[in-house]
Amino acid sequence: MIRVLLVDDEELVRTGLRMILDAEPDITVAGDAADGAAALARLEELGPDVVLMDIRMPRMDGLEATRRICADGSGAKVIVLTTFDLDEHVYAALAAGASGFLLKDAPASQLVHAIRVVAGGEALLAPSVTRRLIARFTDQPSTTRPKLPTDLTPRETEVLALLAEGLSNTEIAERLVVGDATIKTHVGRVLMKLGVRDRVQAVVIAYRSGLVS
Amino acid sequence: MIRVLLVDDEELVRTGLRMILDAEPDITVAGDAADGAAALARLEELGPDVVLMDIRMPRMDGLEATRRICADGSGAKVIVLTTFDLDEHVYAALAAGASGFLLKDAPASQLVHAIRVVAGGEALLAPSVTRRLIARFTDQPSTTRPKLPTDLTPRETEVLALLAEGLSNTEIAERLVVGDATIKTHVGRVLMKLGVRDRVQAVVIAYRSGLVS
DNA sequence: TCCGTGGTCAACCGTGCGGTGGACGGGAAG
DNA sequence: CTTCCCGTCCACCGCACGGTTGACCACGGA
Repeated sequence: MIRVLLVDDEELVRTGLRMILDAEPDITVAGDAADGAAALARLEELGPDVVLMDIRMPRMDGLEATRRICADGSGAKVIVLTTFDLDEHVYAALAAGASGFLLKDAPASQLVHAIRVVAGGEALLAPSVTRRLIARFTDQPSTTRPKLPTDLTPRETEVLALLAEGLSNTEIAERLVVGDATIKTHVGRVLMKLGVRDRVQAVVIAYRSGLVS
Repeated sequence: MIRVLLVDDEELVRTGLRMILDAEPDITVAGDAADGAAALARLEELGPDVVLMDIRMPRMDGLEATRRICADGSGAKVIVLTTFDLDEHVYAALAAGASGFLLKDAPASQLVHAIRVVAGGEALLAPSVTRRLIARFTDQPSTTRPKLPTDLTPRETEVLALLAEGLSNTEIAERLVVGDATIKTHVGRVLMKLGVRDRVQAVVIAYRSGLVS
């Protein structure tokens, strides 16, 4: 039996959710709360497996409440429910520790499925949210990337990586067991190939391109 | 009507998927292929909306095929199907441009649901994959961070940010409309407070701490 | 009121860095 | 075999950078 805590400031929403969930044989609504502070207060008492959390609420909003619930050791999982899937809400919710993110216009079947999945320790996001998360995941390497030129030789790439560790020419020379004149040559070629003025700008490119992180 | 292309080296799997999908009224299997190269060859001819792609295949594997399909302008969406949800597979598939990632033991209902979602331009991952993606998304800002000391004054932080853009002292001075002696002072204090030797190492900390990205 | 802090500026000096131009050897491609 | 690329190394020069010391002013709290 999956115990659920409903958190939403609108009475009507709580009632609707309760009707949907109580119709399921393996789900029971353990209780509800009208804001984040009340949710935290009822958490220990009720010991729910899953918390359905609205974001916009008076007193303490859903994000702060989510943060606290995930921080304490209760093990309760949080699904954030919201009307609009604004970017900042999504990222903030995930950063706060939410295991799920659904829109309020999601079909009931999706909601109960999400509750079962989350109770099982996995995570589930609304499809549009998933798309955005993937975009962010793959964009970081693609859009941000100033496309580090591949005509860097292996040795030059190696030197660039050490450059990006903050090492001086002599330190790099010691690390690679060569003379420091050699490193000066490599660094010079790296700067030329990257089209930058000094080692600082080379390091910037190294980080932005994902060569190091 | 959603047109699907099946790509899997095992005849039995293709047949099974075809039976599942043809039973749906709004989905039709446009064709199939036994490896990545064959899939690419049939892509233009068939013009599918969604490609169901296995990873392990002879000749050209599913990841490389996914990369190429997503790179050309056909607009076909790719769902990667695999038996094991190894980390490297997941990230590689998403990086290659896949819109979905499902395990082969997923129920048929989840598969057809995923096809409809992906055909609609959204994305859908297996729950366990979603959990991992979120973990990676939220871990990166927490573990990597060397905690940039907060005793930097606002102005010093501003200078550090410009340092991390690769600007020289004089350029920063022009940008902030102050003398370059001032910037030298600020830079010096930043180096001291960060406990580093030169501006390069300061930039490294700026990136690793997330002050810039 | 006084003092601490943050921001601004100055002069000096040593040095690591970047630019230029060259040299040598080895391996791969032609 | 010759050519080209890569990695290694050298010398010279100019300069931006980093370290040091000291100074002034505005603001806000003790």
